[in-house]
Amino acid sequence: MAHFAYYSEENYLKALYKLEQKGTRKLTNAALSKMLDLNPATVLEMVRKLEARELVSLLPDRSIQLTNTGRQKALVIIRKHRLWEVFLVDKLHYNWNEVHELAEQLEHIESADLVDRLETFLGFPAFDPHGDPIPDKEGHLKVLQSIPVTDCTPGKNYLVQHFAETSDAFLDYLQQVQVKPGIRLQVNGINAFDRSFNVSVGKRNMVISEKVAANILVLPEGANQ
Amino acid sequence: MAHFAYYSEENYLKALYKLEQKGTRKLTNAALSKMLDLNPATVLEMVRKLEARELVSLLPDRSIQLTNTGRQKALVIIRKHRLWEVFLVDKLHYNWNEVHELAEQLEHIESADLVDRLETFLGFPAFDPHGDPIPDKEGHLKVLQSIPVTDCTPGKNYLVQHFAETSDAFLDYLQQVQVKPGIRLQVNGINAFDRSFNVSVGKRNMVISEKVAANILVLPEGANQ
DNA sequence: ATCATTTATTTGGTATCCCAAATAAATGAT
DNA sequence: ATCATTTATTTGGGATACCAAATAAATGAT
Repeated sequence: MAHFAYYSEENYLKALYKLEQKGTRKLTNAALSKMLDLNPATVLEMVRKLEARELVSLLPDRSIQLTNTGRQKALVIIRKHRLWEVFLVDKLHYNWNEVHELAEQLEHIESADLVDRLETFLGFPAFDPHGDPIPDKEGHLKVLQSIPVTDCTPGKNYLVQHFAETSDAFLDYLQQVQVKPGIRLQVNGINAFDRSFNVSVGKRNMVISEKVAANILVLPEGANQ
Repeated sequence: MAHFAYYSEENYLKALYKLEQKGTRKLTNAALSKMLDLNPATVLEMVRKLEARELVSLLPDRSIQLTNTGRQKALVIIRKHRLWEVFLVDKLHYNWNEVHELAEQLEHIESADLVDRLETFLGFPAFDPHGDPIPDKEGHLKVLQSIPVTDCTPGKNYLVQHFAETSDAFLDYLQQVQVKPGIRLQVNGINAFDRSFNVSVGKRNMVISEKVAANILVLPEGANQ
């Protein structure tokens, strides 16, 4: 365990990914320096190291491009960051706006499976407290075609995929009514009065509030993946 | 937020504290080098920095001594380490022997209150999964005179201090029966047949198993702290 | 007290990651 | 196209934290 675990590398990759996502077509040294609040000389030096590690490519027009490996590494860090944020908010009751700095530190903890266990412990949240999606184990941010139960077509079969809300209260509720990822769900009807939903979950029929329905995300059964 | 948060300093202080606890009377450069598995030259250099920071004193006989500040800092780190270990074992279901390396990383997360929140979340465990006591918020490792309920004198009043076991199952049980730190407890009698305990907790009477009794640690009411 | 061994210290390096200031190259506005 | 501005790059440093090898000092065994 090298005393120094490329803490910086991870920050550079994350920043590059964020710039990429923001739609910046040409990732420049200047943009990266500004984002990381570092001297351009520092950034250039580091970017060259990243190139040697095959995490970025330096194109002929001197723009910086994440390689697939680099992008995947970035996504793994973002996964860690977001899962830790969920932990801080849901379990340690931080406010969603207080957790960023802490997650910045926690995301660098290196372990083969700590974050996977954390994910299980948290109930496989799909989104972090800011509503950003959490990449999966392999670092894929599949833009899942999951929809809230509120958008389901009555009579059609769905599979519960994940949950938009991950508070203790909601997770307790879900456990109580035995709703968890993978279970079959069908909307039978909506009560016009309070907009509550009559649903079949597994083999049981139950009524859930609109709020609950909005936070259960499902996938049409048979959808690819 | 300096990019580098004296990660090493904390390791040195912790190592010195451990040597101190082991009863080593003279903390030498050699002993510290061996414990940290670092070159003596490195250690000497670092120890001098620690002296400049007033965390250790270098005595005339060249032995190294933690200052009060240094010792307290060490205890704060040990507190963090042990609380994270409890988290990893109780919540993420690691085996007690798998958590050390991870806790070595997590203990360096710096935050004014993260670990205090973690402590609350974990139910104020008194010991880490290895059975070592967890220092309090101020870094005091008060050798508390708390005793298990199994050692209580029947009829005498006690206050629940903390718990030896911190598994989910046990904590769930405690919450169910509303036993938490600070509540008054009295042993009314012991059932000879199964060694279960008749106790008063707060205003209620209940029966707890010997196993539960052994894991509830109490302080005689009125004991000085 | 002497000699060998152990411990402490000095010296000259290394790696990571950062900076300021100078220079070179590219870009953009007229 | 020219000049000013913005970028990129080079150069020379700095801090932290580590090492190996040489030297000095202390310790211990006889």
